[in-house]
Amino acid sequence: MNCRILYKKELNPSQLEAVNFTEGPLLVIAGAGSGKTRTLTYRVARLVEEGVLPGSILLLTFTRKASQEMLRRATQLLDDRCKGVAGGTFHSFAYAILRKYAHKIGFENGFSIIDRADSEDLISMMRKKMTGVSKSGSLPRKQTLANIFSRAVNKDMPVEDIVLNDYPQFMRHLEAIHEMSKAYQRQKAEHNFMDYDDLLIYLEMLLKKNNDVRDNICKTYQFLMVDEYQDTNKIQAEIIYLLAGTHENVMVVGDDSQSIYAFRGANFENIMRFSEIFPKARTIQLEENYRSVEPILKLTNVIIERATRKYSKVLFTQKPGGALPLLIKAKSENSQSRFVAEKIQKLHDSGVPLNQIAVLFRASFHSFDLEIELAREGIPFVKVGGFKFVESAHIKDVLGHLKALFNPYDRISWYRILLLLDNIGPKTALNIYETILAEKSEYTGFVKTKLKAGRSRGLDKLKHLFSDMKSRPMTVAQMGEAVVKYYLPILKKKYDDHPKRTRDLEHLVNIMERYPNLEPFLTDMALEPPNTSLNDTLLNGDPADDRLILSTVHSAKGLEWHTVFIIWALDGRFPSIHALHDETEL
DNA sequence: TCACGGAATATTTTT
DNA sequence: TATTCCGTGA
Repeated sequence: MNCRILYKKELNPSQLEAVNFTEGPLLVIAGAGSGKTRTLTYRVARLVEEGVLPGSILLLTFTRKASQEMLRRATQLLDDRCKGVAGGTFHSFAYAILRKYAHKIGFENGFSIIDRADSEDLISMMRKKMTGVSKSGSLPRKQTLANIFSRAVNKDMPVEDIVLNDYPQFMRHLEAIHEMSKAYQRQKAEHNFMDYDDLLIYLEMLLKKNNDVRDNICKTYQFLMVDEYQDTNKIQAEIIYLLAGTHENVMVVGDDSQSIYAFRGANFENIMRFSEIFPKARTIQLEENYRSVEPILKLTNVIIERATRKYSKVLFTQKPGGALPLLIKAKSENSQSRFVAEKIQKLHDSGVPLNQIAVLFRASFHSFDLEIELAREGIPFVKVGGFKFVESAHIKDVLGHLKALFNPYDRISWYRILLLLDNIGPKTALNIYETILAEKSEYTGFVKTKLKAGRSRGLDKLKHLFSDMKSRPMTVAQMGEAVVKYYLPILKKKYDDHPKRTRDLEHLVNIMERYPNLEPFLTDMALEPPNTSLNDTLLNGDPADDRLILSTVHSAKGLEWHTVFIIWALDGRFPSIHALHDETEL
């Protein structure tokens, strides 16, 4: 075949082997920095170049960014045909399929996705109903409850076991927790809500129960590729197995040494057992590292060598020299912060851009003291891994209005936006919602609700907003503007830092310009929210934005910098106190 | 029933 | 840092 791309020249032998292996099951063990993305990209290009229909290639990743980036590079490599490749996250793929077929598994009226915050709010409502139970100490917080429920799903274990193993301090509430879990499931079913986990659960169910659907999908997607396979959970592995169907053209790429999401159900057994599930599988290892200098690789090899279960691999590099990693002992948290700040200042003075330096830590709050120190020294930084734009309260508030507008029976959103009003607390909010639900006349049910005299000023304004938005056709952005205009006084009262938050809201309205109507906008906000900060900054490579990177180690995976600091390298911090007592955790 | 303020709490993160 | 929770007083 006459290839436009010079695969032999641009890939090393192992990469080339993976790229050329286009039929049948393939497991690629890709060590850190070994050109995993490159391999996947070239393989996509290769398949397309061979004449495979782009639409029959399905590339599943964990973040939407990863898949976009790969398809973008493949397109650059070959041509626009690569744009036709089906790619996305497990969740967005599940959504696409379920939108088409959910009616086959009991969602006759469609469904809407609730994000983590929504699901926590819903759980919180269940929690409030349980207050009678809490005589012996308080129940877990809503966030903890959401964690427990989600973990149970992702690990495919009963809620009881999760509490027993991971949250023994809540054992005395076991019954209440179990009850709340069931209530939460019921609420979701009643409202046709799916949370993130449900997307996967129901996709699996659909594929299992409907052979015709499954056959159809398998016929459509003849070539599967899965990135970061070590971070898949049981459900995802099952989905892959079902999708691989009879053709078994499935390539999974991952690194057992980089499995860091066990806490949310990722099961590195998936990658260890791939060859059992697909006996014909070929295994290829990528061991040449293009990222790090030798002393660093030597250190990591020693660490990896000690793992009891692993694919044996030895990373090597052709980059000679390089300094040894340094271990610095600090007397106190603040002396650590001062040392790091000072070093960074020196590095910067010697010409290293700030955005080529990173400080990594195990948990977000570990950097609090350093942040203060950096601010004092006037070193600009971005922090990655904290809260995201779309999760912040003010954004959720605005979205809540739009959601209630889109779905008048959305209990979570009504509750949220009603609580924003003066003189309306949980009780009144629920009463109003019940009225709306009972009326069954969409938002007119809301307009009819009444409160005691003198208490309804806020409510009247909200009614006015809704009538206004319903009375005339509006673009998504116009609706956004209307809501923001209504919401600004509330924002100012609620937050001291409202100028910053107001800017966020403007940003949100800008995003809305891109959408023709509410539904895709709301779905995207749940499924593919805009990621601010780090990755954007790096990809755009905006040189004006020269800021130090602070990041959790988790958010740093796959990235690289000129110099990296790891703070709090101390038993109890890193590794975390929660891991110290448990060999597997460690 | 609601608002308010102070205390407690928090792994890690994606969807 | 940023929420969430809980007790108190109105």
